[in-house]
Amino acid sequence: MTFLLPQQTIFYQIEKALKRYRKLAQKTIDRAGYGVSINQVILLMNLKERPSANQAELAELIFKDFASVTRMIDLMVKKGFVSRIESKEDRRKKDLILTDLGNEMLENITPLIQEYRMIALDGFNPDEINSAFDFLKRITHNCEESTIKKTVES
Amino acid sequence: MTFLLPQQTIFYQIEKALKRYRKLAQKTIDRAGYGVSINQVILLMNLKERPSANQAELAELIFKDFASVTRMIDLMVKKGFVSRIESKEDRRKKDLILTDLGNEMLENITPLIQEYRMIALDGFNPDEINSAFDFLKRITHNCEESTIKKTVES
DNA sequence: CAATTATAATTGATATATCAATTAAAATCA
DNA sequence: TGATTTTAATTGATATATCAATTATAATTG
Repeated sequence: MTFLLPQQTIFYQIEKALKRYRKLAQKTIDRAGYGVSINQVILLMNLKERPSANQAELAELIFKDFASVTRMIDLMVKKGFVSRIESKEDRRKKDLILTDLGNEMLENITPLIQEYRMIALDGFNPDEINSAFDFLKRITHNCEESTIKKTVES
Repeated sequence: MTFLLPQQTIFYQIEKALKRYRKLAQKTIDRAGYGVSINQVILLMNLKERPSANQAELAELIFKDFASVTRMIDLMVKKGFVSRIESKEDRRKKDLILTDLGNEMLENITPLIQEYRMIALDGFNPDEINSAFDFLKRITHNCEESTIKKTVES
């Protein structure tokens, strides 16, 4: 069996697509002038949808590490998009509250997100996107530890 | 038009698949005990294929930033996998030489890379992989700046 | 040839990712 | 109830990503 150089594999192509997409996304939202990262915006969009979510839940929603979420929120608190208040029911938890500035920022950036998503998916039909979803979900599943044990044992 | 939360989009699924894959990859090569990252190994594999490549060429090959490559090489020099020598023809350039330890490490890690690639792609046939390649290349292309201008103008 | 421009690599600053360790509070349970 | 375990969040350490600025050298060109 021949060994493929990493950049000949599908994984490399996945990485490449994602990097280009992220760059486009960041460049597009930079136009709004709030000085936020895509990841920060995504975090706040999720918070807006689920105002009662704590940091652990948010981390799971956006598929990021707890530590990363803590630091992303630190930055957004400094920038005034969100405030972090000790929860009354459980003093280990923090309630996260979108500020007016945070809401305004989301309102202004949402159409820009629509814009770059449409650019990235230009020319694709729903079937193609669904197939890609399926493909990626299968890879995700294959890479899970529980799956691997079964594969190896069988 | 309804606005999808980020995690309902294909881009999020791409990110998720990639993260899981990276975690599997890192965990697998950790077994070899060299204390290297996947990215470092990938860089050295490319160097082995193209021994005369300078850092800029390597950066392009592995689709990373110059600055990242400089720092990755710093680390690998410290670990003794590669040595960095000023080029005789052009003193701005650095020649990168794989050490014996670097070669040994690659030899030992290559089968592990085969292993996790096979796990990640378990159950896929070549057609499916080709379709995915095609899909990802089209996204990559759509997100390029040159493409975007044309899309917007048309 | 001297001045300007381009190139290769490094460095700085900042954001994010990941893992481990820590802290504080809540929940469990013996 | 007091000791132990679990949970939520933070913090530390290190790797990587990205952009801008810098340094040293080479190439160009007026």
